[in-house]
Amino acid sequence: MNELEGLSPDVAARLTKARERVIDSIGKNMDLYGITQSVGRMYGYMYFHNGPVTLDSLSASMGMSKTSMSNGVRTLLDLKMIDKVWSKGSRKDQYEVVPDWYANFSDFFSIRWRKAVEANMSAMSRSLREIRELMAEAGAEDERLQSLLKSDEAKINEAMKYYRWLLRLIEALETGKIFELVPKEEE
Amino acid sequence: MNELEGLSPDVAARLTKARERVIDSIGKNMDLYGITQSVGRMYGYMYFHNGPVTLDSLSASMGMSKTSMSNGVRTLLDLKMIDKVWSKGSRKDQYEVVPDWYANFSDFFSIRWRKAVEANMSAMSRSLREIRELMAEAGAEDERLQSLLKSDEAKINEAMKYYRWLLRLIEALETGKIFELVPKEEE
DNA sequence: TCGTTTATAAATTATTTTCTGTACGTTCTT
DNA sequence: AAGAACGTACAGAAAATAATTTATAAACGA
Repeated sequence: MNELEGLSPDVAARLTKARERVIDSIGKNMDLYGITQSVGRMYGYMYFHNGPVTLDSLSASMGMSKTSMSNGVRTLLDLKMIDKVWSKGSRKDQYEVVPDWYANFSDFFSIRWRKAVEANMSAMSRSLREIRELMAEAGAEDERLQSLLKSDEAKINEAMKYYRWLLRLIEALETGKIFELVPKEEE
Repeated sequence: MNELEGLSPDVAARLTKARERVIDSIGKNMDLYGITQSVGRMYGYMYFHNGPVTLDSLSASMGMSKTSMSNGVRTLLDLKMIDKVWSKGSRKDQYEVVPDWYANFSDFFSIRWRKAVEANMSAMSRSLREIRELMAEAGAEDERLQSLLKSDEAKINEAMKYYRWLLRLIEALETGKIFELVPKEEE
């Protein structure tokens, strides 16, 4: 809060309160990104801080241990929501937010969804193959088994179709094609 | 597993294994929907089960308490991933999956995202108003304060722009307009 | 090279979430 | 009306997750 130094106490308090409200809300809703509330608040704090922050300054303003800050910073780095920046003269690592929320959004969901889709498609492909083997081995005379297999096959095919759609959606996010359908605002 | 009754043990085992692989994968990846792995497995089981299931049958096949099944069923109902169906002759409640995964997807993310966006926009609007009050009160002579307020204002405006974009994306999901950009496969 | 400062790893503690067993209210059957 | 079957609320046990403290490693300056 160094930058509020020297303001009238009333003004400083009111600005802090205004910021705090937003930081709090961001913190609460960051669970969309699978992030803990305290890491979310940390991000909110960094968002409003002008210029990069250090682990120590984070620790001080969050009232939490430096180790926790170290962990939190790592998760935000992994999500590409913040960057480590180099700053002359300081031995401490410095961090600041990546302000492109559109990219944050796309990156996060692309990665998560893709991971899930790929895992499920892989399992389903494997099982589909086995089910078809069973169909071939069984022969047409075993009607009950054949219809059972047929129904499983159909379910998997249906799911695969959906996953292929989701992959296309992910691609639209990754390539930015999504902005053709849902454009950003004009400047 | 009643429906596998009467099959050769070898065939039954192989089919079970094929299903189990998929159920397992679904269960593991259901955390995208904020769902516990065991509830995810429950869903997977229901997905492959032909016809509706009861709490008792779920309990038996999952090897978990009936209370857990009751809770799990409720969360899946809330997410509209399963429906309670009526079935003549049985006093037990019966459930089956809603097979429209596109709708599941849209519903879930629309609701989640909308909730977060609305909360954050509301907090930001309030704070933006207060910041503008401060700007007006301060007068132009206090340059340092004005530039501080200006920078906060800009950050909030930037965020709001992003949220309006996200709202439009949510709308595209809700109305199905998303399928214009990313169409489902032809039949 | 040695002492300092910074960042992270490992172990511990605290908190939250998930699961189970019991108990209770409701609905159906007789 | 009594008894049985069913679903769920509740409280506590078990498991998983988050945060802290302590200890170690890496980077830097003298």
